[in-house]
Amino acid sequence: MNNKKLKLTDLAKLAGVSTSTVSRALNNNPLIKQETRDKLQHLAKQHNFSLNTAASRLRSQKTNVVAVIINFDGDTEQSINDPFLLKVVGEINLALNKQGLELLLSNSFMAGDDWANYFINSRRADGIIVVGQGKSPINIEGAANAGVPLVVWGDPKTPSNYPIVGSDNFVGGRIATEHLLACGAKHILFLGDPAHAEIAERYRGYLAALAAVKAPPQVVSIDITSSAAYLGINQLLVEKGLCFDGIMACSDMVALGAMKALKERYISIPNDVALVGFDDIAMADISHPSLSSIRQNTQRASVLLVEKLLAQLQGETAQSQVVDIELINRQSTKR
Amino acid sequence: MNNKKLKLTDLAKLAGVSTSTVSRALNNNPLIKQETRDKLQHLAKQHNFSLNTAASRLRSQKTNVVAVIINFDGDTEQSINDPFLLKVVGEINLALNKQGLELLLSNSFMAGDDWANYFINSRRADGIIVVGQGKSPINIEGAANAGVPLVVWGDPKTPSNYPIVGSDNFVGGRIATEHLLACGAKHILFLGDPAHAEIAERYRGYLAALAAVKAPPQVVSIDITSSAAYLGINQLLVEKGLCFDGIMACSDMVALGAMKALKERYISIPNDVALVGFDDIAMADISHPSLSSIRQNTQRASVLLVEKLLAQLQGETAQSQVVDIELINRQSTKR
DNA sequence: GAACTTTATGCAAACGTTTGCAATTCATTT
DNA sequence: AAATGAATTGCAAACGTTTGCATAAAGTTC
Repeated sequence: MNNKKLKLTDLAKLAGVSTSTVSRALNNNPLIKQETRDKLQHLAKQHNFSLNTAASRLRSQKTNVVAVIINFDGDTEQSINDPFLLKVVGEINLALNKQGLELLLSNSFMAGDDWANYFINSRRADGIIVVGQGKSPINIEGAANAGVPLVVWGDPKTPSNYPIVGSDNFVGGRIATEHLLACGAKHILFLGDPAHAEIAERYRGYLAALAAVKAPPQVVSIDITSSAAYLGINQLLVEKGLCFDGIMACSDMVALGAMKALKERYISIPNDVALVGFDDIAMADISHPSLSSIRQNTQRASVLLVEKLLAQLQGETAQSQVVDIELINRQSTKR
Repeated sequence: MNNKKLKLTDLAKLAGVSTSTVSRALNNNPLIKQETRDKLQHLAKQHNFSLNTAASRLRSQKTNVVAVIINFDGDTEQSINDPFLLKVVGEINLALNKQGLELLLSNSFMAGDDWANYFINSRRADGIIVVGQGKSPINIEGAANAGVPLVVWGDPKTPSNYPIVGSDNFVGGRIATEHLLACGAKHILFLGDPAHAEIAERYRGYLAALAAVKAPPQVVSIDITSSAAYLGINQLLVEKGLCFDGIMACSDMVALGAMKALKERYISIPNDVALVGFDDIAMADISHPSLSSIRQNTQRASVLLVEKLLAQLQGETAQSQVVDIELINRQSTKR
């Protein structure tokens, strides 16, 4: 940081070559002789040179930036504090970085409704990753129809003209429920909000598992937060008493909220009520009793999301894809 | 999205004015008559126009982007999964958006060591917000010395030539410990890693509170993760038995890990051991027993961080600032 | 009504890269 | 030795804004 910001021209003068050569050398363009490339790259490093990305983006029409939109529903309390969504963002960040892409973090407040315009036409980013389908796909569809490179974390089985990557929620819901049945549970509650695409699939899996053994379903529809779960279970217990012996929760946070309500009433987990969550967040392992859960492979999903976005950036098309899930068996279902 | 991307020139032609007028009108420049401004802004909206930010940034030398760096220590497991750090990022995002700034999410892997170069010289961002001081301030100091607009979430009492915003960790540690003493605890453990700046302050507060009543301190130094806490407490119990009746944990995650170890051994919380955490993450309220904690006002801190960054962007200087904390009294300390 | 402000708009030159094409050098073939 | 082709490098025109300065129009003062 001696005096002035170096530009490509300055570097060229220093090396006695043209700016085009320097530009190509720094971009590792094979047009330039390897020897020259090495020399110039070394010179750049030595002088602590860095490209002006604004100029580069203007000229090349590429930003190497991906916008990540956390797509909350307006009317839910599921928020920026949701550990699972944030974990997904973290993994996406890593996956993007590995491809040399940067992450512009955004939310619906900033981006408004016309994502194509705000991010792509304005050259803020080359593509969009949406985390969460929300209840209404209108913004996503709008962007996709405008031809924006776009991928979504959500339920891959949702019909769409854009690729969705996500877990096999149906199977997740089914094996979670089967696991509860195997633990001897007869009356298994579904705790969550089937209005969400992903949760709807988990619910379908739950129903399928119950139907196979002709067990009765019972759904407690709540906002997908731990406090709503706590209140919901409390209320159910007050009104109907302990009318269930298993809970399939649509997320770990929800499961933990339910767990608190049960523990406060000295209902034993897993003896009186067995409990399975979804997501396998860090707290699942730390809670006491530890919480059985369906682990979503966020790392693999993030890599896939980025791959599919990259494919679209190169003009190819990409399909929705299901990522395998896994039951993590812990104390909350040990009998 | 009928055919081609509109540029400022096109819009000017459409309106029968010069591009300079359109540019100024869209930027709400008072040089332009209000009436003209309204007309042009309306026209822009109608035609779904959006500025090319690359061109704009190149010409104006401003990006309206702030880089947020999550500053992990290389050797700790405290990671992108840490709910508290992510909560801070979320709050910063909100605070930035409110000022019309965008958030470029980054980590040390992408940014390398020379932050000034990577973010500022390259015109990726106008300023930097660092979340977490890490154990070594070398990267931060390098950037600050290079004259980069920079603010840090961390311990405000650390001497520095850049503004640090954070909680009053000393007071937090002190009142947490005093609260444990008031609960009747005689042998209070400090659980955490005093090598961290923030935690060191909490530790000092802990020592001060104990010194005031001539109680003996005892520190269990662990990596600040829930699993390290679990293992640490387990090991201590195996080796020395229940040699304490209170724990001041350096974070909620750590406290929850410790809680699990205690519960597994049927050590009653709060009767045998009282427990206070730090951060007041969502789980503190949901755990059973619920966890008393020191709440950090992340929202206020985020607003301050952004304000101080903005001040620097306008050439002013800004000072470190302490944000008040608050004890949240829950079951883990009720006797 | 001339001289002078004030207000509103336009002209044209940047900002710092990338890239198609032309030009040069060098090695290879006839 | 000339001709051809391949490998390197340079020239100069973009990319789409913003902004200092000049100009034009309108309002004010004497």
